[in-house]
Amino acid sequence: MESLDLMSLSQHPDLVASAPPDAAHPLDLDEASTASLRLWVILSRAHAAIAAHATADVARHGLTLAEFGILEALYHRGSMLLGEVQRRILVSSGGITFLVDRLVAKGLVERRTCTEDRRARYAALTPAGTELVARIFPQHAALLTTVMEGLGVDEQVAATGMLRALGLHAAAAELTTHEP
Amino acid sequence: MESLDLMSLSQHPDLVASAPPDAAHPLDLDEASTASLRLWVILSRAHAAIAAHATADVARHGLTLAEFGILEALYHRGSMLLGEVQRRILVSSGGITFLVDRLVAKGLVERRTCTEDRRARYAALTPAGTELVARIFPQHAALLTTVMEGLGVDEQVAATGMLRALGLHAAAAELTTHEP
DNA sequence: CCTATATTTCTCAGAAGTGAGATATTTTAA
DNA sequence: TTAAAATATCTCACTTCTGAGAAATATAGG
Repeated sequence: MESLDLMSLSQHPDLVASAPPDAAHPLDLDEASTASLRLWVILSRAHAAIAAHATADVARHGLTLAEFGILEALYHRGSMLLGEVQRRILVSSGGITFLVDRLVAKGLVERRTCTEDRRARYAALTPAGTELVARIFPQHAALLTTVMEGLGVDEQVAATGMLRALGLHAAAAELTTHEP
Repeated sequence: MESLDLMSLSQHPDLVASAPPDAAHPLDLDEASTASLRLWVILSRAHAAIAAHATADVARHGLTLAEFGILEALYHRGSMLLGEVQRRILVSSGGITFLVDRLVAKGLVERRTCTEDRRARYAALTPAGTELVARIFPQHAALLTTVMEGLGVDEQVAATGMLRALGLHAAAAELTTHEP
């Protein structure tokens, strides 16, 4: 008498036609897509790991990274129109109002009217804001320099060049993505 | 009669001792810090530009990037414990519960009990979730491949290697930063 | 001059996720 | 065995920010 062959039976096409929903689906992509997806994942993780340090550092002074970005921009470039700051730190229009409101409430920033364009307003550091940035920026720069020591200076410069090309291409494609 | 020299007067040390708070402060850093800060800024901008594309793409299907990350992980690796998913997509403990709740509500994911550890739960794709990922992942991969074309494949591989070293160092330093 | 369009900031409802603590279970060590 | 510590998930109040639309002003074309 022929024994039941359970192994073969369980692999009969009719019985495995629909794979169980929790099975792993192997990733099968061409070389270019594999390199792109891998770069995207590693870039995201590197960004998150570094951002965690930067966030924790500025949080010691009661600031978010976005707030610190505004203070640093105003310190190193002087007072700027809100729209300029917004584009520089990559935040929404509502976001820049909210962030500057908070910095004003903390006494670090003040709004100033713009005489050439009465819709627009400048953001400028108060003396307290200037003093805060002067005090904490060097520490923050030193921390980031340490965090970035996974690469030597030459490699950092090379990586910066590549990421600039990557970012410029991605930003340029920002609008051409949506075909009609 | 000697005229008042307003220019010289306005530059007298006593009068310029405290610079106006909206003046630009030149950035004076050593080579290593300059390279580190520049890399951090360019890395952030590249990440933001690429993330904008990825976010817009998955939003067409009513998903956030974090939700898509969960679906993609479950699709390519099979069902996983919530804690595994959490570490993989870099979200808080509250966040993973919230995200999986939402995917369950959409009928894309289901929770399953873990018999070996009754505290833990698996997340697994439902048939609808499996079908959705099978349908949209190839499009998403193709979009990212296009967005990443600012670098050739060889450069992407080189950049990935550098970012991996950068991310690993930053992640390893995650705990040693806070000295007692 | 007038109208239409664009630009700049602000308002506000709500999306998205955080993080501290609660609960249930497991592991470790006495 | 039992108590203490660790782990996995969940709860919920709260923070941060987004995006659509409003209001004010500016600019361009007839």
